Amino acid sequence: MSTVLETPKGKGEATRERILEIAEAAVLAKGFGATSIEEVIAEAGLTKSGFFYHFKDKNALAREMVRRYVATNDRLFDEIFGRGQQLSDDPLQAFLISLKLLAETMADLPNGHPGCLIASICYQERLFDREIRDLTAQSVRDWNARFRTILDGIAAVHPPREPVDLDDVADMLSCIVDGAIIMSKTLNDPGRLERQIMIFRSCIKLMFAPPLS
Amino acid sequence: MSTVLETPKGKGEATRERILEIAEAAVLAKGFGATSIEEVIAEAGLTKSGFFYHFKDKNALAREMVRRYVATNDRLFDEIFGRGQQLSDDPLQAFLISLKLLAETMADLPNGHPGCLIASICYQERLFDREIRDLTAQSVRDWNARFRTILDGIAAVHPPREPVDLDDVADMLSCIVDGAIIMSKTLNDPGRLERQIMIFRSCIKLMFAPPLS
DNA sequence: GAGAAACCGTACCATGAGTACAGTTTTGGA
DNA sequence: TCCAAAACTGTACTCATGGTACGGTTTCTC
Repeated sequence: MSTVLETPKGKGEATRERILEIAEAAVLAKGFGATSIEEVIAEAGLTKSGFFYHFKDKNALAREMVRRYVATNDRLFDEIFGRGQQLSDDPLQAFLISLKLLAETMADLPNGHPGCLIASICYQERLFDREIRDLTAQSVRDWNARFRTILDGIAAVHPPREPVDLDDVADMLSCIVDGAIIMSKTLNDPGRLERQIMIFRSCIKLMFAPPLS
Repeated sequence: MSTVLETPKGKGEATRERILEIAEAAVLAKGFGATSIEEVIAEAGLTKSGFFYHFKDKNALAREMVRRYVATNDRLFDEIFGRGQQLSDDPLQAFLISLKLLAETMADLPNGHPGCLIASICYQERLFDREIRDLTAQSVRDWNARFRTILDGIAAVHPPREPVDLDDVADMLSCIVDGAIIMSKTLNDPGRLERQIMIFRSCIKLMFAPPLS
């Protein structure tokens, strides 16, 4: 936090990070329940004892995975929506720019989006304790609130053409992204995520942009 | 097929159906990997031998679950979008009516939408064989094509205000629904699914309906 | 009443989560 | 340089679950 680079951590921290990264990839491909600790430690190159030195149990692993995922996503959103605000003073234009940036970022992922951890957990809710479910719920609420704030700024300048609930429009972005990730993965067509974000962008234009001519 | 009622099946068929129903609920709550055959047979009231008499292995169970899920969904869509066409000759109005019906149907589910089996499988792809993944992919393609056909009919009468790719708009519905199901479940707020379908409906209106006045 | 369909019972194997605990290496700081 | 804490390794269990094998029993249907 105090330096631009990551604060230097001990060797253990690096191992933890490696475990979390491997585990996340496995969970997104097979689900938490079907991800064995054995395969994670095999890929990470350490023993079962080593794993349990870092994580009390599988649930502790899940908790840290979610924290990591949420933090990474928060940083990405900070960057993308901050950049949009830098590039235009008009809140609508800024948002449209950010959405384009988001679409490009998703399109640039080498093998397509690996998946949304929150969605993965949602479809295995019974496997997790209350703390983890609260964590996922709160992160979704935070993201929705972030988008809602942006929309408030837009609506103040550009009154919507049709009466729409801004909370619902804010929710819509997360829904589109999560749904498009699923469609991309199911159809094995990574491009669909980018296109869905762009079509959402068109909807925003239709809602707030003044009609041409 | 030949009669209005389900063709009468043997007793075994009823058991199969019961197993599939219980298994589907369990899979949507905990994921396929974490759903044990033991708990399914316990709830169904039969033994492990009985289970394996009906299904070769867990993958065969998954295959039949998907078939069942897709068939049920197809029937629902047939009904809802057929009903819309009955109620208006204008393709746009018919679609808007159908979307309203869809939203109401989702709102009427007693404990909220139980979850999308295709999404659940998508987040555990490695657990399933090619046949199952092909099945889920094909069903998504079919649904998208269905919506695309409807949109073609609309665009022929009501040219879109803004250039939009109709394939993307068609995809959008599935994405919204899948994403909204996840949000509903994660936030434990079933109402969000209905509202997202209605906001999608607003977007359709904005795209195709002529501006008022 | 015979044969097929729809099961039950039992025994068994392999895998993976998780526990326990003692021992070993590595690392950073006084 | 040495010492203590951190970061592991190794072994040896328990328990639950998926899955196999196979023979026996009930129940339905023609």
